[in-house]
Amino acid sequence: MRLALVQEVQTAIPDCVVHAASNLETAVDLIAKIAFEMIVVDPGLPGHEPGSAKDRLKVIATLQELCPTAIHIVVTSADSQKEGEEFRKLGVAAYISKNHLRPRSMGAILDEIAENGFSIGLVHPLGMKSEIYHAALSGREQEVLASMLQTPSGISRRQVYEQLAERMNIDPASAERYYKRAKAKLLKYGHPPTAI
Amino acid sequence: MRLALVQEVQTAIPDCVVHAASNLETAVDLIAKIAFEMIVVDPGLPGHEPGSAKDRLKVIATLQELCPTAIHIVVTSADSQKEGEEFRKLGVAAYISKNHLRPRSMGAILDEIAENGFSIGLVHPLGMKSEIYHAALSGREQEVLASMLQTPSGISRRQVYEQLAERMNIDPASAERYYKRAKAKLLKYGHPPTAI
DNA sequence: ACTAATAGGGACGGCGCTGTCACTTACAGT
DNA sequence: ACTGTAAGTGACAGCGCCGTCCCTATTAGT
Repeated sequence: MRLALVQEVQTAIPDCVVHAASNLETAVDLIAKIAFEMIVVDPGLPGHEPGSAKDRLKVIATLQELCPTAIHIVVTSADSQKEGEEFRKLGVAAYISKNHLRPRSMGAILDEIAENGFSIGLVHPLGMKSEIYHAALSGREQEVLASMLQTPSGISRRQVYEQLAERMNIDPASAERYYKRAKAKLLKYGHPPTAI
Repeated sequence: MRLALVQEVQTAIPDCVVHAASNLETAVDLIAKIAFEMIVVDPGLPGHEPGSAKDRLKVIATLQELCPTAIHIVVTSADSQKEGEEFRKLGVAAYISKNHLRPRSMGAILDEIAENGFSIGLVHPLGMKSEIYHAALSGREQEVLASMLQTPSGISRRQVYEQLAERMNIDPASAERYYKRAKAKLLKYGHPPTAI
């Protein structure tokens, strides 16, 4: 899970060095030794009574205090508007729900911070549809297929391709190709894309 | 984060189809439609009061009830020996801490289930060392380097290579090569591997 | 009948990771 | 002097992903 976050960061910031810690103490040790430019933290993980809102605040406050120059980004699973506001007051630059963090979206979050000074991404209240992942599909194929399945609401495929293309920085035609390949593979292996 | 788990599963079980749900309701819908062979769930995520141990139990009990034939695996961040035992009584096949779940370790977990009927992986009480990830390193390189940095305790490098080789199903010489390449890259980009 | 969108594929260059094999150098103990 | 262990490099085949370009049908709208 940590590695997944690291890779998100690395995708957003090429040629960066990331240090990771599995608990708060290790993180504090690291911060004492290294001047970080950015700190990404999940206050729900360290384990000091997972449910305690106070402890969560304290974790963030501690990190802020130890390394006030860094951009602090909170990525958590138990998100709430209220906590987001509180963290913002502490100086946190972003408050992102794990449920809201999509692949390759870290870059957009950083852009938003640069523009507005703050980025908040709570979980979608209306609940996302289920996702299907087939082992035979490559990363791009899965991504495109997922996006396509999540937008059946009368929107033209063309438009979806263009959206995807913009989000991934590729050609709309390529996005289309990915979708077609994904569908072909699913058909070949006996799992029609309409299933679910 | 969900995707990371999906990929872990896909690495352990080639040619599988994975359905993912961002919340409990979606999961229940899916289970009603599809006969799953395996269900991986984090009871801390759905959001019904994250800290409530009762709700966590209820989530697992619900899934067990709806799909008793599946192998149920609990992957959670707020792990405890006690909760592990409780879940085991409910029929869960594995109780794994997110902090303990290492890349490509899902296969080993499944093996253990096949052998002992249960697998438990709690967070290491002694706390892991910090990890360093350099964007220029490939996956294997990072993995090998991390493992090497985590075992400075007088163990011969040869032995570490062999351990790695066994874990990754590759040649010990290849593991050695990965370590060397990783180190070379770090030196080249100005970050000596001894830093941290 | 013409046009635009949707659908299904074939082929290809580039690129990076993976996993090997092979070669050189240095330092240690015996 | 000899041998085992380590470090540091070079080269290479295989493979899959990525992103394109191009080519066909079919269907629907005008």
